[in-house]
Amino acid sequence: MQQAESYKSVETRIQAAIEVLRKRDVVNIAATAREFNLPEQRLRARWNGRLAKSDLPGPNKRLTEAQELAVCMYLDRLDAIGAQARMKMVTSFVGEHWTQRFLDRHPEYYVVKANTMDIDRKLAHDPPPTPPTTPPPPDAPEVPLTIRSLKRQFHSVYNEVCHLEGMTPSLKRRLKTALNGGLVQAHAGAEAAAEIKATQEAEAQANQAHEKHWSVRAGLTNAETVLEHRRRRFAARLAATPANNPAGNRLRNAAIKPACKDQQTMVKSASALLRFVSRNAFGENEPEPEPQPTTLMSKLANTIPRRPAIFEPTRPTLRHPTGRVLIDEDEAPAALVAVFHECPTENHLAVYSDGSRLEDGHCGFGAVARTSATMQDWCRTSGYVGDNKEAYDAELFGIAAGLEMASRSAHVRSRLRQQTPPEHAWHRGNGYYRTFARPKPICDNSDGSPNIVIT
DNA sequence: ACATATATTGCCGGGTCGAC
DNA sequence: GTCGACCCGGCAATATATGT
Repeated sequence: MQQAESYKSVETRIQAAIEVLRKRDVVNIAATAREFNLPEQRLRARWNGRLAKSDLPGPNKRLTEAQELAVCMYLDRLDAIGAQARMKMVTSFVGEHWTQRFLDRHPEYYVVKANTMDIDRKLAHDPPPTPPTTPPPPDAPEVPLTIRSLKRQFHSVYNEVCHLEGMTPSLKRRLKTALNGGLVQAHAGAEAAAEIKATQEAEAQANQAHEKHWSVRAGLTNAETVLEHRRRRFAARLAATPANNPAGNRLRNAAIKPACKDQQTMVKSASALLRFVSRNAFGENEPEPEPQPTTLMSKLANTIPRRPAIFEPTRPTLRHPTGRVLIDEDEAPAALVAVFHECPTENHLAVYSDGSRLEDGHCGFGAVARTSATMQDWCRTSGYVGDNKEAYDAELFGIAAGLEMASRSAHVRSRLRQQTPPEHAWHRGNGYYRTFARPKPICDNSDGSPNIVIT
């Protein structure tokens, strides 16, 4: 019984036959197939460019060729700016085993072990929980709270012990030395405790003043913060004002007035109040800032749970953007957009943003946008969002600030006017937002609406 | 490691065209 | 008319990627 020839050996003869055909002036495939004992149709198909099974790219690929190219370009770009992609970034989007198989297909990419994160930086992101205060055990001896009571008890003990039978002068001296030493130590400890308490109080006062200063300089995005400042000031001034003082009566009348009807009014009135305080109470003489509208930033601040935000614009110094936002006005596939974004056209708006939490606990962000695709014309913004936010929030603030900044650019508005206005485009667009820490799809793009790729 | 999905190859039968 | 080269449609086999 004749055994079926292996696919590999036939493939070897096909390669040899094709080599022979290439060298001949007159191509006769049927004759060559007979010569090499090959199926004529198969040799003809291979001669016309059909791939062998072993050379197939694979029929069931998760990403298209363009999408996989976009991944490669993204990795190259990260490498070019000195950043590193993490396995989890890719697996969360594509699949558990896809990344490893991607690395097998592309030996130019490989995994290296990252350096250990500095402990201070880690703690800045994840502050350790406050250790629970353990109450003293119920059978613990009662400790005298003051130096005076301690001294009294020492004298009482010494007098009682001195009258005991068999007490020697030597033992009396040693006992007195021990008791006096204990008193000295207790006194020193009490002084140190008082000093620590005074220092903590001074720091708390300084922080409170710093927080006020931020609010005054920044303009405000959240009414709750302003109202809290306002309540504190009213309470302090009312307490310091005599009951029959006309100014005190005016303050009391103001305090019992109903609250502002809507948040925008509250922001305006509170901002006006703080400007007044800035000029009169703190002796500052700053020019009046532009009235702060209810912006995307303030809306964003209100959507993020936890304490209210304090937003302080800063002078941006970012030169090399580390993230990007792409708004595609065309109804192109996301894959094409992802490949395309490296060179946005006049119909695209690219916003590069980044947010981070600093070691001192404060969160900040930066964003730049190219107002013209053809000219090197950039606008930029940055700011702090207070110490009550996470790095993730700062990323979002960076994106929002970048989009808002771009929407105010006359150049951007004019060149995108024929398309969808940007403030509408990014509200109805689809997108993914990334950070190194938390890549997450925020909606699918099955309805064919424009894409926002935020990476 | 195994099961599944799927695009492509490999093969077969049949048809067309040109040279002899 | 015969023969060889080439082409086409349909079906089974298969290699690869992916999911479990």
